[in-house]
Amino acid sequence: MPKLSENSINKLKNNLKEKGYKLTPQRRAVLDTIIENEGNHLTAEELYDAVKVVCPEIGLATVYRTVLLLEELKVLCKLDLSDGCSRYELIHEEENHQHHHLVCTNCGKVIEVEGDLLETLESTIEEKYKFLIKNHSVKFFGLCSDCNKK
Amino acid sequence: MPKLSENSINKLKNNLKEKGYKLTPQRRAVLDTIIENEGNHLTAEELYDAVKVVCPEIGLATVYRTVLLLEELKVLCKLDLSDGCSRYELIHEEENHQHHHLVCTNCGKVIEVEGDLLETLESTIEEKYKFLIKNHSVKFFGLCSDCNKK
DNA sequence: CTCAGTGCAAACCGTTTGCAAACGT
DNA sequence: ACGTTTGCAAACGGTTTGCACTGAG
Repeated sequence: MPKLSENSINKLKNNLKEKGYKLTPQRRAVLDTIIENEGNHLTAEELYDAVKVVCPEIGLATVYRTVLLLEELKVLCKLDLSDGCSRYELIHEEENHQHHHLVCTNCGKVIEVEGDLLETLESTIEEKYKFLIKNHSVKFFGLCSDCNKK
Repeated sequence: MPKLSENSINKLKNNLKEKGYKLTPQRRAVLDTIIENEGNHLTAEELYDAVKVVCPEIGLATVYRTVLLLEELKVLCKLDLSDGCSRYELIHEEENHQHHHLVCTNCGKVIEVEGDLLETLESTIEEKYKFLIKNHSVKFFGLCSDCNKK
């Protein structure tokens, strides 16, 4: 945890400095909390509650503003799981596109699918529709292994 | 146009009757408008404006309620193009899943991709994650052929 | 005649914004 | 000191809901 977090904080610091932004305790706290909760797909509200533990004076608006900033800096990306609120997850520099998500419609579990496995489909589409694909959003809805057993 | 619309209206009538619902002029008008605008991906607000031409007393709330009902009846499905509002499109009975959409991030054009071409990926996922896929939401963001030329 | 359906306005809820005060550099 | 960033509260925009009235079956 400390290694990953330190790396990210340093990268963030440089990113911010480059654009004339400041590294405030609030921004640090938001990033730390997201790192600690990797894989949890926190909403802004959940993130706010978690950040408040460490930084009680923070306002919800600051969380929204920070998350927006981190999105611009390509540190985070917004995730829509079709439940009416946005969630945020870390971007891993190895991945060129967003990965896919499996959403269990019974228990709500969200499983991440590594790799994107869409190269073939994407090149078919680029060819056929002359459409240059920059990113995608791919979600599968259904039953996870636990819910399917019963 | 009349053939398709009449078929749909009759089907709807039966669907409604089965569940004890009524076929009101408002519901007729909403369905008619959606049929007339196939491929246009209307938002609730746009649908409301279009329906008002034919049925001026209708309220926006009724449009929302109707669209919800038609979704339950599997006549429509809700579409999220990541622009902050829901859109609605007719379900064609031939298709087992929702088709895909290409969204141009420059001009906003939305292109529909026929066929789903995801069978391979889906069976890989079902195998690997023991996840039973019921539906998917697949969007590609990028530049359409017009915007890519310039 | 009855109860489902309607129109209206108010409530909702996640998110954004305006502003004066506070703080990082 | 300067200008960015913050917290607060109010505004926003799409959607939902409560209620008395209306109209389809």
